[in-house]
Amino acid sequence: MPSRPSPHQPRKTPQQQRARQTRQRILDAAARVFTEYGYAAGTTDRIAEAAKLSVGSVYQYFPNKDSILLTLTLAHIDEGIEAVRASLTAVATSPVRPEQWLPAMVGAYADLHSHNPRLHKVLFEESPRPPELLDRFHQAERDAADAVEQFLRSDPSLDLADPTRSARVVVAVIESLVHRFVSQRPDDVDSPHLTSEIVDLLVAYLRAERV
Amino acid sequence: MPSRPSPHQPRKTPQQQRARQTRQRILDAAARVFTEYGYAAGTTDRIAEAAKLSVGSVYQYFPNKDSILLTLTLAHIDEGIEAVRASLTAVATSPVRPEQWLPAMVGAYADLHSHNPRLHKVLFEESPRPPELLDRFHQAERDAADAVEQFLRSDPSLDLADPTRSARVVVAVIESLVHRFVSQRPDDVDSPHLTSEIVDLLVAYLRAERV
DNA sequence: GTCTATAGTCTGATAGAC
DNA sequence: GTCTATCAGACTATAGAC
Repeated sequence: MPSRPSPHQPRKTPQQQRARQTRQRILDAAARVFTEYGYAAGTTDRIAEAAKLSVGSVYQYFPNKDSILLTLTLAHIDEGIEAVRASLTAVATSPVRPEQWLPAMVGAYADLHSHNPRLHKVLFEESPRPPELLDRFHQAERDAADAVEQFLRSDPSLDLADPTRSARVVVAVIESLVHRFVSQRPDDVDSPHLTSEIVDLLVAYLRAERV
Repeated sequence: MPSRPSPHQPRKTPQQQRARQTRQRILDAAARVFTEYGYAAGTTDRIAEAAKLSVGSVYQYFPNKDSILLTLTLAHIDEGIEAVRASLTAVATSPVRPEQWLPAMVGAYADLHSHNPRLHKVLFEESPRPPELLDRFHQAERDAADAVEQFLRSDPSLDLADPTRSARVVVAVIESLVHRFVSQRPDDVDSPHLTSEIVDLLVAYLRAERV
């Protein structure tokens, strides 16, 4: 026996077409509102207004404000996973030296952040990050680290004591430094300086380590 | 003509002694409440209760909830500045090779985060970070970078193209990686692994760079 | 005079009736 | 889908305590 459905969630998915569009309209509106007002002042009323809906209707598509935020954030993460995967696949056939795949990876990651740095900042810094989000995030990082590890292991010119650990460090550094850069100079994210500095740092690390 | 003073803010500072104590009592209570409940559920009512005061009294000492949070956070930052300064001063007389001052600096910074990781997480991740806070934070980082730059310049065995930039990278990496570690494994912050991994990374960077 | 406690007001998230 | 009601929590005004 199914448990009582939560209020406002339609039992069956209705007109798929229209509903999907409305849902997307809410998400787009929320992205604009959060970008402009930030998290706290990005009220559900404003989101509803921007989506040309009433508050109640918004709550028909999302159980609460944070779930809108979460959806937006998860979409960003998925985009990131995809972008990094694509960038690595593109160089996968060429030689596997870090000097070659690192710029692609770092560049892809930086690109991703250059689109709407302000929204990104709101999403990842100003807003609360529920455990569910952190989990997904960490999962994404683990996936990235696995991919990196493959590259590390396949390069005979490297002699790493612990490729698994090195891969995690590589991902952590890219993640941290790109994010930090975004939050401090939003206008300048795709500067080649950023990319090359990170690449230099990591190449030095990978080539030097003999533990 | 002075503008109307905001309500509840005493015009002149009163009995310094008692007032200072009360203020501190509120801060201590807030630290406990935020640690236990997080930012959102760390309500002013709970803080007042934990401080054995009424809400109104709390608002006599702080204009709003966020200013309590801000005070707490700034105190943390000041502690950090001091700890790092102390750690660097301690090694300042010995040779200036990064292999020597980096462990001290990274260790001091990691230590700082091992005291109350949960509170730290609430303060720096879960809570809103007003521009004022970010400014202070960046100032602190600049100071640290200046100190690091001195070390870099005074070591003849290094041949850096741009010591200023390298110093910034060093500080950014330490900051980012320690923070990331705190948020992911709060129980394990002062693990020597963390410190040595960061030191290895940075030493490699500093010794390899020839731009 | 200087604080404190109590009892509000106000805003924004969420629920429920149409 | 809309509109209105409810609730929580930040903040405020004020009467009285020390």
